[in-house]
Amino acid sequence: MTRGNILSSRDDKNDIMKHLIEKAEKLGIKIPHITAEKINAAIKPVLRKMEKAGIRIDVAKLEKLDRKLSKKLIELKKKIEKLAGHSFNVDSPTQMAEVLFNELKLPKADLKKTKSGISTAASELKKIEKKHKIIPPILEHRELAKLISTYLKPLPTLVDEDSRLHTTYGLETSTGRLTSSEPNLQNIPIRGTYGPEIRAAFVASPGMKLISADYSQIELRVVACLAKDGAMIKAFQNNEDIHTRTASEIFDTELSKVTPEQRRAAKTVNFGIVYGQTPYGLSQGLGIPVEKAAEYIMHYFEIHKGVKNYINSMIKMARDEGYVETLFGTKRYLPEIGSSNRYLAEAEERMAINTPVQGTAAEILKLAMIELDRKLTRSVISSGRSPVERSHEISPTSPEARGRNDNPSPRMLLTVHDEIVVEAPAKLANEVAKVIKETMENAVALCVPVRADVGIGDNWAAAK
DNA sequence: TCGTTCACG
DNA sequence: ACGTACGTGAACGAT
Repeated sequence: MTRGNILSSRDDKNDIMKHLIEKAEKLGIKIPHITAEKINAAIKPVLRKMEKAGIRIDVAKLEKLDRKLSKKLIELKKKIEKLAGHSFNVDSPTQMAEVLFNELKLPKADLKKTKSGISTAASELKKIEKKHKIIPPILEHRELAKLISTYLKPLPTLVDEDSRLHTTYGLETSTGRLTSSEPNLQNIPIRGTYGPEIRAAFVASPGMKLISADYSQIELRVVACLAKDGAMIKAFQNNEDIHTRTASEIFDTELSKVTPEQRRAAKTVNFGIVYGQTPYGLSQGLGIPVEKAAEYIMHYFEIHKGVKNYINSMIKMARDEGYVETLFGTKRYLPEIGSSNRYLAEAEERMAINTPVQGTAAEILKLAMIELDRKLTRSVISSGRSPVERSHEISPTSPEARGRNDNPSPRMLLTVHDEIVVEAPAKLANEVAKVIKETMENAVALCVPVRADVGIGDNWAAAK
């Protein structure tokens, strides 16, 4: 699958390790001596265990919410069809566009086009929200239809005899992130009116708690180090709120005088940077003129010369070498970056900027998971007895022991890009939470502190 | 099977 | 003049 066995000899791998260590040292980062390849090999058994464990679902709760939202959905459909003057398939973008732009003659000039016509995406419909009473119910219908068809209806049918839901994790992504499928448990709603209600249906087993731990701004911390950006490094070392700091920079305001509105805008700028966002994209995101957006970005790069330099050097690297790589050596080839097709070339430029950041963050999370699994499996925090003591009885993780709820040990259940969810006996929850936090924060010694926030609760919503 | 839309980080 | 922020997976309609 890779290269011939003869070429990928052990010496060759040592060379890779040497190269990675040297690169990390130049960035002021001390990495564990391990390559991406080995990280992926080591995470596999951990993922298989998590899949097998599954997470308990409060099926009745989902079904109750389904009944409530399905009823609302019917009313919304009626309302939309009444305003349209006839019944039609509200779920069909084609028919929706016909109703809105041909029958009701709503203005379509400012809206994005798709291959098949005018876009009816929520972000586009919001632009004409004030033009007709039909838009708000359409937006609400969209939201509810999504929740019902993707989560509320399917999930209850997928639980096992213990009401547990088992996903499958995959490793084959272009940046090194994990995927989750059948069902995807990495896109369970959290925002909106009903997001928290759906998350609250992911519950701890009796006598147990869920512990959720997520990295705080891991991607921006990675940027600070990969870019060796002095201003960003200082902000993180001083434990400042990075978005407030950016706001004070781009709006030229004292830290204490940054408004919530300014902080929100700065947050968009910070994330946009990691994606290679253009002034146009930022203007869309913030609802401001392109000129203003360009000004913010320019001002940002005046202060963050390291980030500017990082962007340029990743694009150069991809052009010269044909690929970019993460801290632990996951490569992504970008063959079209020199293409005369500007669309393709610019898309790969953004990948060159984003991949090392997103991929390095993913590797850090995987390292933390591997280490945490080791600690949860072998350490005395499993019910406070030594592994030797426990080895003389039924394994605490065996189905027999779990069935009787006998000395269950803490175990990882889920992971969502910068988050780990663990289930632990209620009595051990505080102790386990500390171990998780400590493991995540020390998985790698970046040039800035790494922080993780931990919460404990009876369900996934309450654990955040 | 593809395109559109939208849920998450 | 053009299109415009990265990475995923799932549901639905159109073909």
